[in-house]
Amino acid sequence: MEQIEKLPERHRLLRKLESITDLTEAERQALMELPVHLREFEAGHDIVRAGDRPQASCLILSGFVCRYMLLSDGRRQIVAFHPPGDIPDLQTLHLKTMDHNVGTMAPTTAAFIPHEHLHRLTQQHPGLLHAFWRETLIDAAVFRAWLVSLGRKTAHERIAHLLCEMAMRFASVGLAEDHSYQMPVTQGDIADALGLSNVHVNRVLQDLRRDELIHWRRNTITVLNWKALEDLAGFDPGYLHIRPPALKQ
Amino acid sequence: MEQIEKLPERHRLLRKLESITDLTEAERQALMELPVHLREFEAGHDIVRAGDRPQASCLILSGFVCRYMLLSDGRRQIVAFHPPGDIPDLQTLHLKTMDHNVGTMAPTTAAFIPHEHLHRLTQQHPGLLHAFWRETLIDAAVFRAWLVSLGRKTAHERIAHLLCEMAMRFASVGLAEDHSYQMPVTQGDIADALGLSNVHVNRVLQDLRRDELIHWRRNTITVLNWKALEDLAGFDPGYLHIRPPALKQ
DNA sequence: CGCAGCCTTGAACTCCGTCAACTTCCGTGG
DNA sequence: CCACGGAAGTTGACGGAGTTCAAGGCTGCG
Repeated sequence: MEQIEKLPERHRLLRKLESITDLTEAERQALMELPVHLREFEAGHDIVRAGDRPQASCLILSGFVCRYMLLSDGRRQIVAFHPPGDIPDLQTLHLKTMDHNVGTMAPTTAAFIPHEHLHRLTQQHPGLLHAFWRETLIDAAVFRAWLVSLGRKTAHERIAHLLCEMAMRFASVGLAEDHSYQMPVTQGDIADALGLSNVHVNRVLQDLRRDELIHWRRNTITVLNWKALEDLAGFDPGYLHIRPPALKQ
Repeated sequence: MEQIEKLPERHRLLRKLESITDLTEAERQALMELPVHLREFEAGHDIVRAGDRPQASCLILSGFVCRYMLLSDGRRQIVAFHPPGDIPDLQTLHLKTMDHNVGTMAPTTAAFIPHEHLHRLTQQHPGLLHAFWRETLIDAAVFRAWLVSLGRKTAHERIAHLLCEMAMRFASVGLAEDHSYQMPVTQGDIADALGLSNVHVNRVLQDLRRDELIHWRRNTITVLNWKALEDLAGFDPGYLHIRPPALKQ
């Protein structure tokens, strides 16, 4: 099921970019005129694989994806989660060969934007070039925050930090209400993201629920006590470089 | 001790950029004409601190620096090492506020390049803009590789991986010979980079020396058995995106 | 209503951390 | 040239956060 058309649900991409940068009206217009290939994927499908040399980058319109790497013996490390509005393989604009995989964690709609169009767009609108560059830099800032988690934080702190981060990122694109958001991941996925075992993730989550820091039912996560969770995590949202107006709505 | 002049030792920056991208003669020329502020630092000095909003980025000419973050209780996580030729805070071009520190691990000479000059340079030479963007993307690829290490690798694998990575990166700028390079770090620094304790790093290094995988004397690291170290680490240099010619010399 | 994937629980184990002492190394100054 | 001091490397004993293994329970979907 593939079609070529203009960006639908454009508000999500605009919202994402406007949460991290300023856009002019001309830039908004140009983004909306982008021709894209729309594709739908089931949960558990690899959109891009390590070793691929994609000619297009994929904008997530709905659903949820992760980026992950596999070791030869099957160990898996998830290195990033991406809510709608993100472009998880934007880097392929300048790093031609993928060194990791992008996989869906839920039914997902993606808009593939050919690199040639992105290059033309950024030539005509230097502001957008800086916005995209900035997005890849924030990506890297998130990696650094995860490194601190995996390297120097306890299991409780790591999980609390991930839940805080995802709350902020969902909120910045308008997908969270009352500290509640939909994140379709299993406890095993959390374990592979945070360098833990699924058994231990389970036990820590029970602690967090018992202490009434969070509520987790199906895919819906609700932060019940933001202050306590933030303190536990040592969470400081500065690294996300989200502009304040994006969070007030 | 501060002076304004053109880039000295320019071959190191050029070498770095040419190890990851193609440059035209005009671009080489423009890089050599860049006006910079030269500064020297002792070991253990912070060049940039979290919260700073620098107006210039620093190119490392000689010495060795790391990027690190501190938790409120003193725990430290080193998130990157940078040999000469690197620009550790290149990201401040588009992320104005630093979310981590850049500190020297040895006496270091840095060339500060004002952002306004970098912006002018990249306007006149789009090839250089792509080269710099590409450098920040490779930076992020290294973060991902570290995430896999910290999340899913044993202490032996982590240390082996770091030694392989640094060997490649020193070699790519001409600072390694016969799998031997100078890296001025303590075992405690390695521990803070890999999420281990200094005691455990010490024991693992003893294993690696006993098995004759490496030799480490003062600051000089020599890889004695590259194949074995690479296998132990699960090291695949693809993520560094170094162009093959850069490694043959 | 049955199955498959996920969650949950318990018990045993281990890798790695912590603590504390000791040694080696090297730069400095007498 | 040697004595000194501090930082880094080394060692052993002990403890704990988190893993592994294995079994059982839940739940949502076909």
